[in-house]
Amino acid sequence: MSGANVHPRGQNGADIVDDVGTQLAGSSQRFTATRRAIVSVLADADGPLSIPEIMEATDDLAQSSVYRNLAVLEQAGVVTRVSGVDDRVRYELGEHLTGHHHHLVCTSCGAVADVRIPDALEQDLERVLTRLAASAGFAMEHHRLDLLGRCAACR
Amino acid sequence: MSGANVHPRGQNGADIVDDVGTQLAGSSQRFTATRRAIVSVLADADGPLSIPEIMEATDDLAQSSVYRNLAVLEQAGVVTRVSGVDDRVRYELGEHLTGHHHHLVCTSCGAVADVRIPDALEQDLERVLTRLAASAGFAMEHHRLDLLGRCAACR
DNA sequence: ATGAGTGCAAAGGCTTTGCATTAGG
DNA sequence: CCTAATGCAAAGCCTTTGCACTCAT
Repeated sequence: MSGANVHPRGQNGADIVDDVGTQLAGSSQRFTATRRAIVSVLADADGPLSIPEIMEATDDLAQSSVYRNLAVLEQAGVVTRVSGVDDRVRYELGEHLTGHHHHLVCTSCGAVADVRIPDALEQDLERVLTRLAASAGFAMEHHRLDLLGRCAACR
Repeated sequence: MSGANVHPRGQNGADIVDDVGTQLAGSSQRFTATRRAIVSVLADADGPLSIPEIMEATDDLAQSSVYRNLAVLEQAGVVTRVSGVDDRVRYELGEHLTGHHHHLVCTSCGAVADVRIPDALEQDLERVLTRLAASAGFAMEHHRLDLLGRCAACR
């Protein structure tokens, strides 16, 4: 939530916004004020945000612009869709910007927070999953691991 | 997809349907033909099904009945909502009926198939996640692990 | 018998689309 | 300049709800 939120790759919100500008330029997409605002809000969040949350945090953006820009940003690989426990769609910055992580999902209020697991386990996991996928004829691209339960606020 | 699909707890579709009958009775919910049909379809599937898939497989059920019954079954703990990569909601039988498992999610066609990981890894995972959750003030209830990639049909 | 379940159709809510206007490169 | 992006409002689509009828216990 804080503007000083530090990401594991060592980038702060401003750095991330710069990176995205470069990335969008590469996809021949413009980096408009609206996109900047959305990225900036996501960069400052400590977990994926729902569209209402994004709209509230950006203020004065047409809904359609938010939807359209999230689609563009997703297409360009800047943001990723995340599913929680409610059917509400959430978005976060791509892991190339924030680093690989997982989620704490509250089954009571639906909030989602980022969490990282120890490297050793992450590597075990990746190794086993890769084998598993191969034996199922499945071309794994990545994995998704969520902890479901009650957040500190809902306990 | 096959009616002879065998579940890890060693129950076949028919056994599961019986169990659900008992479970529903315990929740003072009737076990109607519609509910039987839905449970039976889910028991025979090899992964979570979307609502269109359920309707197609049951045939001749009103949409509203499917929605309402899935809600009842979810409430009673018989079925669980699963999220794939599309925003389409999917349902599967609860793990007390099917055993603990994870999902192969195809990023191309959206299909979801069940998969199990080795016990050893599962236990490591559970142990680490429990500690992790505790240190984040989060009361973990369970975890969710998906492999995302391209299924055999979409490679 | 009697309250829950069902089907049909209408209402709801989130998401997408069309179109004229504005602004980025 | 010239095309893409924006805002507003209308249209779509999946899901939920209301209501009269039927069925399970």
